[in-house]
Amino acid sequence: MTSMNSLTFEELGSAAQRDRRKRILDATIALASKGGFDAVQMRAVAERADVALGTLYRYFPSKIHLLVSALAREFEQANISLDRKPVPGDTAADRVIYVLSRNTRALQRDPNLTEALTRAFMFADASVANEIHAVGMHVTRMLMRAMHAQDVPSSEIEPTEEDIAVAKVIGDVWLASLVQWVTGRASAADVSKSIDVAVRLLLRD
Amino acid sequence: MTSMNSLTFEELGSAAQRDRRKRILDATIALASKGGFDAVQMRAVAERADVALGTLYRYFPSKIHLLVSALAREFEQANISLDRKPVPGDTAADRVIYVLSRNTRALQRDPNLTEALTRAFMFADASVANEIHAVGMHVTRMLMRAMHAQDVPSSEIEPTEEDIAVAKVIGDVWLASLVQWVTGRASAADVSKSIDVAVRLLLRD
DNA sequence: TCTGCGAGTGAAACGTGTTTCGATTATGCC
DNA sequence: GGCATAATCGAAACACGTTTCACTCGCAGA
Repeated sequence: MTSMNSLTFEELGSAAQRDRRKRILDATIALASKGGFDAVQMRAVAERADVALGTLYRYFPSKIHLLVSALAREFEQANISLDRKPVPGDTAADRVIYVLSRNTRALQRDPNLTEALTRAFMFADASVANEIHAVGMHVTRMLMRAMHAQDVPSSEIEPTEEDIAVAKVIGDVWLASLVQWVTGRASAADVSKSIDVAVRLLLRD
Repeated sequence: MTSMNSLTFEELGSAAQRDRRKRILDATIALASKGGFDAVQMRAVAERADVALGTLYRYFPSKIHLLVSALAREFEQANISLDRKPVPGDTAADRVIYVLSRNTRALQRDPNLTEALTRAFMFADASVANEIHAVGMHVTRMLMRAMHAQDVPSSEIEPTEEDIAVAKVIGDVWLASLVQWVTGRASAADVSKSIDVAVRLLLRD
């Protein structure tokens, strides 16, 4: 529709285009992982992805769109890997904490990447609504999966209003503590603790 | 100490310098109020404050430092105005909600300004730690004041570990919902509701 | 096969945050 | 008052996100 949205994998016609998109996101992740937000320079991404600068901007209309799209892809992959086996834990709270802890540890293993993606997400304005929404969907889906019994196929879950509200708040708390961890205002332990507190308050059975 | 911190009001020697600092922050607020984050352009701030660009950078080492310092001053003023009379409300939760609602309404009255200050706060990295800490102190102090009985002079409040933790979480939730409001992902009503839920969960008597 | 067109290219240009530096002015000290 | 030092000024330069544009290329349809 408008030229203001990132091109998604689905709406890309040819295999060559999908490959370009993949190369761009790969380059983004690689540069972010090496030097954080500042190291993701549009010229560098274009060069590394072997694509002209103008093309990069055709696929992703800004650096923020690019990074938030990269974040969405990361969460998508995390979801896929999570789908492979049931989430361990006896209660919804246990399972949610398991899933969030697992993801938090993964993020903390690559601080530069996490810094880049988190700051982009926080800095995004209304023009990035679609990409942000995609990220939110992945997080919500992940939490839904954890909140429900392990044996329900994820395609059959139909979350209640309440479920979604709770997932939203938990996602907010998770993100807020990640932001603080990224900026050195909170330790890894603080992040775990925030999540623990929030989940137990919101998901008491 | 390092050249990487904003010059605070206190460490400025002469009246002329304090006046320059004030002019700079005034110009920042005015421009932000008119056009949001993007309208706060360093050259424009310098010109409006009648100060050279280099001087502006001597007082505030980056646009983010500048905006977060402006945010700190706003909260400081809110605190002062709040100190003038006791906070109404019978329970801690009521008083906290009163204070936050009052501030939220004030912020929502000037969306551009709020957008500028909020986004700067969220985008800030570790180098802005001092300024961010100042903001946190003001918010914490405001909440402390509300959580304790109305007649205790604020200078005599000595908050417990627990109090501080709770205030921190409430502050996080408040900020997170403001961010979403600023980016159009949540309505004013959503903001009120988030605060309401968080406060009642965390401050049940 | 030819042709027209949209995608991609390469390079330059622009805007704004940030840095730099020599000249000028203010300030504190004798 | 005269001087040393620091603060401020003015203006240019630099860095990186973003835009623009003339050009090329590959391919779908005639």
